Amino acid sequence: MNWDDYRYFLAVARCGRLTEAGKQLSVDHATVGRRVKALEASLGANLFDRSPQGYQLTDAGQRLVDIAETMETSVIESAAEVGGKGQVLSGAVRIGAPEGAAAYLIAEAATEICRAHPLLELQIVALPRTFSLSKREADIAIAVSAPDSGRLKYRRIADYTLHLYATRAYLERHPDINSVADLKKVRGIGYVPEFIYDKELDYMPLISPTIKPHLTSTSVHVQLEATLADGGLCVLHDFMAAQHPTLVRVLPEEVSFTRAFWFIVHEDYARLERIRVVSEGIIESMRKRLAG
Amino acid sequence: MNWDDYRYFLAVARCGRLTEAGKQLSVDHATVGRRVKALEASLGANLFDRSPQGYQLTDAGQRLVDIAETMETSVIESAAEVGGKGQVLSGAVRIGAPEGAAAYLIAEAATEICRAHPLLELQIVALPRTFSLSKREADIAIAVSAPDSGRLKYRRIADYTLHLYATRAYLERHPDINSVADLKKVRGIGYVPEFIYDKELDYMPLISPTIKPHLTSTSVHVQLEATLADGGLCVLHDFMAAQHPTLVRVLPEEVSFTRAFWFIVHEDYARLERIRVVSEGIIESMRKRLAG
DNA sequence: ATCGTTATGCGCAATTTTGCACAACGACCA
DNA sequence: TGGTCGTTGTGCAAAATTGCGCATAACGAT
Repeated sequence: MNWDDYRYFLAVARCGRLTEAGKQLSVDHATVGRRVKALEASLGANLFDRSPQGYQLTDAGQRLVDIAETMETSVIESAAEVGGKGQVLSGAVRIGAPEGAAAYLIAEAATEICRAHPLLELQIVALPRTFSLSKREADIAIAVSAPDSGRLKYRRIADYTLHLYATRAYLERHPDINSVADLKKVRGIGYVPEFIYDKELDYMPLISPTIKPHLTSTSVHVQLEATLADGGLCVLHDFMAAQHPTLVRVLPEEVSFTRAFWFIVHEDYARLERIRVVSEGIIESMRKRLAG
Repeated sequence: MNWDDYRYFLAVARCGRLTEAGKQLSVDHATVGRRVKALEASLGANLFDRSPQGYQLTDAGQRLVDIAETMETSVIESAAEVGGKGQVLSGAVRIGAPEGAAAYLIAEAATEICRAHPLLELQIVALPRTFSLSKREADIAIAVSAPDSGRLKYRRIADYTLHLYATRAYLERHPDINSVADLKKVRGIGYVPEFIYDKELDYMPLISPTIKPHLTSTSVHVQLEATLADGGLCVLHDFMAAQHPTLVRVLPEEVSFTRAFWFIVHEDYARLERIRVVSEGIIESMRKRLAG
């Protein structure tokens, strides 16, 4: 019997593949396979259906996930409970965030935190999708809406506003934009519809049901760069647009959105010293920047 | 990080010594020491005060015990939850019991259980003291009183009776025993007072406050053998005395005790298949024998 | 239909972990 | 006070574990 096998099991259950689990655990996939097999032997039960597509949990395996997760909770709690008071912070903290926030709000805060805690390793994962904190894809998440499920703690960081932007040059070439109705005639830049992972990001229908962007991207940076290259009109975060003097707001009275960033952390991690330090730093920094 | 280190930690915390923990885990004490040291390093905290007298938990270690125990609960639960339905029972079950019950009531039941489940290993620990199921000194305990603490499940197995016995030969040589008062004049056999681990076993003061046995032992078997050797009068379990035709009851009306055996199992273990099988077998067998 | 990709499983060499012998230290007893 | 017992801690050889390369099988694209 080896309690560590439960850790390997959990990784495979979450990844669905030996190879990926091995990568996550920093061991060879063969090792992961052997440990899982050992656990199955010790419990006398099949935990996975194996196939070239990966490892699929059996019913028994599914039930074991809950159990292994309470073990994981204990392990994390132990670090918070007895973990090195007063000693230098170390370890990795992975932050999942929308790219806009990641680049314009979090990057600098992260830099400062790293400077203050040299042994702390920060990973900022800026992907255009939500993160599963339950599956431990990230330790901390910044999102545009509050979560509704799981053992998660969350709080509102701050509101932010978005407006329609274009370059001064573009607007000079299209002087006939005076109302929302006129927007249908011009080029719009926006998200690729099927990649809108949060309904809070779906601005276009809110401007007008018939409007459709002509240039779309999953990345707000691409949208920004396209806009800066006189590519058209685009709904952008004010905190991003403020950095670029060539951008001006279009119909700021008629088109204006207010959204909020939410801070989310798994209950288990909330008490960890290094998570707390990073959380506080990022929230404080984001609030300062979004207020100013 | 290695979850298995928590298992080593827990053993040391319970034993208080590397050597004993190693024995319990079937590994060398050096290994135990190394694993504990690794856990301390990974948590960045001192868990034990080390001395040539053993390992003493620090405050941090004390707090970690609770956490490690919930992990242990999870591991045990996992065996019950997904554990091999339908497959051959195996593993060890350790039963703590008073020696009298162990030899005269449990031994035979255990033999049958072993025959029915060849891979099952039964350990009957018959020691003149109570067992700490919480410290996992045994999986199942038979006791003469119900427990009052801990996460334990228990139920009354059956009542049993005790009487005062002596051999026919001894009584013929001492015909003048007609009342409780006469008992002070003759030789008594009983427990060594300071080894009476449960007040339910302290029969002598109940017969008469002034009575004192002349030959005492921590073992009921020694008491029985002494009685059989015409050593005197002794309070014996009826189920034991019944096996020996030379024994007769003395003052059966005046001196008669009724006690009960209790079955105790740790909550965590109660659901385990092999524990259930052994429990049922022993309880059923004990009830049959105590009724007949 | 075939090829390329990606997955698991197995045998062998390298590394890590473990067990053993011994030293050091304090407690207890005569 | 000196000897014995039981404990922890360390160096070194053996054993178990791990990583790597290759074989094999299934799926999707061309």
